[in-house]
Amino acid sequence: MDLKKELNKEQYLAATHVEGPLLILAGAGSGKTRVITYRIAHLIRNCGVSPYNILAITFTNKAAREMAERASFLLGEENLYGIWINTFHAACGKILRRYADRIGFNSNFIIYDETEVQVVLKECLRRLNIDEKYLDPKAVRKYISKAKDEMISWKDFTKSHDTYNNHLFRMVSEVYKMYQETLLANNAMDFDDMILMTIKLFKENPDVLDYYQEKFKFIMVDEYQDTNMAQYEFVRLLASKYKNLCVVGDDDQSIYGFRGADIRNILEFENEYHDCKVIKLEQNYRSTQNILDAANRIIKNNTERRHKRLWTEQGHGEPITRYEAEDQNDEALYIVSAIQDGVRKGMKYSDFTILYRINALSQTIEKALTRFGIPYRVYGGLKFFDRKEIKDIVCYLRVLDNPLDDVALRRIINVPKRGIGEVSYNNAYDIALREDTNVLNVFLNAGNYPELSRTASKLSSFALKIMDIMMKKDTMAISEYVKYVIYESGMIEELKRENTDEAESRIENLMEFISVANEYESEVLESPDAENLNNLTSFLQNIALSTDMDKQEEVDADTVTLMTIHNSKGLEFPVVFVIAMEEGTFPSMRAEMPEEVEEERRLCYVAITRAKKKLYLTHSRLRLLYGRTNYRVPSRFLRELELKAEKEEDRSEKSTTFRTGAVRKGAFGRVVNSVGDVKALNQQTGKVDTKDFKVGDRVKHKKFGNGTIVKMEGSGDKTVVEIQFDSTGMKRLMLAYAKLSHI
DNA sequence: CGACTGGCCGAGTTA
DNA sequence: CGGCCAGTCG
Repeated sequence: MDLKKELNKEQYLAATHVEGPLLILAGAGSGKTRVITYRIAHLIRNCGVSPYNILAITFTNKAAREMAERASFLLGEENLYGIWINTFHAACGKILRRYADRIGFNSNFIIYDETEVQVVLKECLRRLNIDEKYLDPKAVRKYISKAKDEMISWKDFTKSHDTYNNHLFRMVSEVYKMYQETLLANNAMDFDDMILMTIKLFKENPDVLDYYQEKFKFIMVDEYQDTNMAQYEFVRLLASKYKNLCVVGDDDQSIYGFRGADIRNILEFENEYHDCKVIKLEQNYRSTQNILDAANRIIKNNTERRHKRLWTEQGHGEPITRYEAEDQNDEALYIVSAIQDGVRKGMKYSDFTILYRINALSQTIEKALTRFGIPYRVYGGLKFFDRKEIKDIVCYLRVLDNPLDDVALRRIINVPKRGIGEVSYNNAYDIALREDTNVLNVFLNAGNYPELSRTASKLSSFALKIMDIMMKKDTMAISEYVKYVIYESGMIEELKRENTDEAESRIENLMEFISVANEYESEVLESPDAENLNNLTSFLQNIALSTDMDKQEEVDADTVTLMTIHNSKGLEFPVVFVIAMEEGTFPSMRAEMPEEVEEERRLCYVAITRAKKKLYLTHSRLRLLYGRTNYRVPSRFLRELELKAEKEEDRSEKSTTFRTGAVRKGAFGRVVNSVGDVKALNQQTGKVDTKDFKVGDRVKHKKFGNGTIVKMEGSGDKTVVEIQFDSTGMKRLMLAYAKLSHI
């Protein structure tokens, strides 16, 4: 391992910085992970630091796994034994598991996902007699989430808002309080709590904090720009003693503001740690100069950032292609043709990736890829762990691990169908609250309660069944037990009886879940991390913190990849298509404030910098989305990139495959409909002024300047036009009064 | 109790 | 256009 030879000057300086705070501003593709892993190797091999004293934190399991793999490639796995390379949540989970009792939890606490959080919130609203129509559970969730990101407890929430005079805040704070009490009673936490509870643990137990400060003498945090206040505080507490804190990040790639990431954490790192060293990594090893130029050009439109300029020693490479499609089908066909073209020239399907701002956009592309027999894989759409049958089996395991887990119990109570419903459950739940016991216990003794008499025998036999399966818990390995539960629960039998394709695929998924358990077992056995446990509790926690992105993919799969831009962060691909570069989608219409638009721009920057060799940006004049076809205005980002649209080039030369009548008809079918609608509308009105304008027209307004008509509603004098103005954005105007003129 | 249906509303990114 | 929920009927 020759650091000088294998790293550039800045990378070398960063990797060999040992003591004191260090901020690495790592541009996209600048070898960030390389620096971190070399730094780990340097600490251990050249500085005599024990792996036991190192904590490396990432945001995703995938990043953690990659870092661990690369570090063990440098050092050998045996020399990493005891190191913590984990996500924030996994690291906190491990700490909490050990000291759960100090903060009133049991060590087999469970982590609720968003769906379960919703269930609990609805339950709270019900118990507080608040109508869901009056206070939307989703809105409450937003308030609570935001509060937690900022480390505001329900007590603080009550103090920080005027809950005496503001009815809304009073209600939210009551729900927040009951929500936390319910979580505690169920021995459960949500994602945010894992960080918050760890902070609480540290603050209330100096001995514990001191232990971990001593243990983690060297701390590294990846993707630091994505940290929220709570994560910042967690790191600050741990690092405050030795201050050997190395954070790596790129303010230009901060795209998680919506989940509380605070870009100030990285921008103000130097103020917090004033003796810190700052190193910028600007040399890019991923992309061509053309791609980097585009990235630099777009990001310089942001004001809240540290100056950085990516460069490469590679050549300029291929120019960036902007394609303006007629409609979404045309866009899809363009992409299909480019892929077919590339494959014909010897490229692999896996060289191509299609990125989009919103999941809904994958639909059309998927259809086109399917029609032309191009293999593809979608990341993030319907998630494995979100599938009904997977959630069911997970809930079974949760109840078996922790009989107090009422939320899980509620879910499996009627899986498979056994004639127990909402009413029985709610009755039992109320009894359990009244008698200060748990629901399963009430089930067991259902015969004693008159309000449960109707279903008493079903309830108690279900409870007995659960107890029965629970007895076997510690007698077999995880995967074996998972299999046992799947069959013993009766889920398989029920699905087999259904005898449909869908049931068939559900069974397959359950079998796949057994392999997940298998995989977990072998991972635990091989792990250099000494504190992993081979038990149900830790398996469940592992599952709770898993996403589809983490599932090990067959490496040889030669498929096109589809994913959201958010999911693509940290990855790279030879050829990238960024689709639907249109106002309202990208940037999102929800980004109204300047800082929100800046985040969208950073998202665009992330998308562009994923490409290694070739970048395509596509947009469409018309798009069918959410059931309606609308005229679309090219994204302002395209203007900022100063790219000229590729004209309807002679694609027939490129590919003859898709110039088929059927496809063309499909492409035009929807367009004709939409234009037809506008025409019909114009004919109805009979008014000259309405007829003069139609969707897609370029118009001039006295005050707002030039723009494009995007939508027209109503008729005659009441016609309302929506116009996307070039400089002032979207406006709704009454056509009769707008005094528009054609350009 | 639960399956089915019609209507309504929403439609963004995620560990 | 699709998912979810409430209401109805078996």
